[in-house]
Amino acid sequence: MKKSRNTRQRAVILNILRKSQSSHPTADTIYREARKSLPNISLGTVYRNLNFLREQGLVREIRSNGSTSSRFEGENPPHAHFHCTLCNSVHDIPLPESLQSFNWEEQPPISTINSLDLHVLGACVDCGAALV
Amino acid sequence: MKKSRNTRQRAVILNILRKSQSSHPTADTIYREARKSLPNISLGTVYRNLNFLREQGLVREIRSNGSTSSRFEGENPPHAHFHCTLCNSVHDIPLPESLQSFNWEEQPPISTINSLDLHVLGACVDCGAALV
DNA sequence: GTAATTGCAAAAGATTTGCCCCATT
DNA sequence: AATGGGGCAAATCTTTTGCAATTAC
Repeated sequence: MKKSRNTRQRAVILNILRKSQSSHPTADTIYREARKSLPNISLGTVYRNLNFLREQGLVREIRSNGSTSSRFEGENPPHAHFHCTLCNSVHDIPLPESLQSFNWEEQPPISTINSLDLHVLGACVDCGAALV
Repeated sequence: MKKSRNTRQRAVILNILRKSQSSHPTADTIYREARKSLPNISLGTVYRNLNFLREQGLVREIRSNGSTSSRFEGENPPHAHFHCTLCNSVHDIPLPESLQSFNWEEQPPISTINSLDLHVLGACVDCGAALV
């Protein structure tokens, strides 16, 4: 494990993500939130820390059709993401059990797998109702 | 359906994607390929047409952890994507049947779904072998 | 004291857009 | 002839990076 320091900036960012139950904030949203307690924090620092925390496995990056910029979340049990393409919200949904027990390694050309990202795009109940 | 013209540029781009069985090119790769037959085509035109073709449902955009820029593919049967994080290649793999028959609509807060994007990240057989 | 980390600003990379001209219909 | 679409370049947006100053250890 490479040497690292426990800075206030890093702690604040991790904390924001730990509290963000399912808001899946972008780097910029995290930046604006962090500024409330650290008015001088820079966007570059936010990005650097997000990358650091991702490498440590403490936060997860979510890049997908459905939004232009990356979103982030604190590490929590495996789950999938549902993106409402009408209101641009992102929700955690259970990862179907069948996917976790699936034998990926026998699927050519896969050798080993690190992660599964499942994104479901559609309309959420609120937006679906509003369409009627 | 909104009015549109059948330009040489648009045809070339669609053709590149139809032929690209599983190379999943980026906009820039498509641009360089298109220049072989249309030396004056611009990158802006490539992007405009990719967006147009995507809206028409003729091509699919692939945005995911695993690559910084969007990749594209011609429309073909539902499948998932496997990204080798070592050589940055992307391969089509079958979409597990269990996902297609899954009853998403009863999973709150989903109302209706449009698409499923499944990305499996890991090492491909070639890279896995090279690690030994 | 040393080196990791910050803030700032500039740079880089990806994608979009305004404008004027050209080509498809 | 009408106007959708193209080329070019500038603009925008997201993310990264170089550097000098700061701070955790």
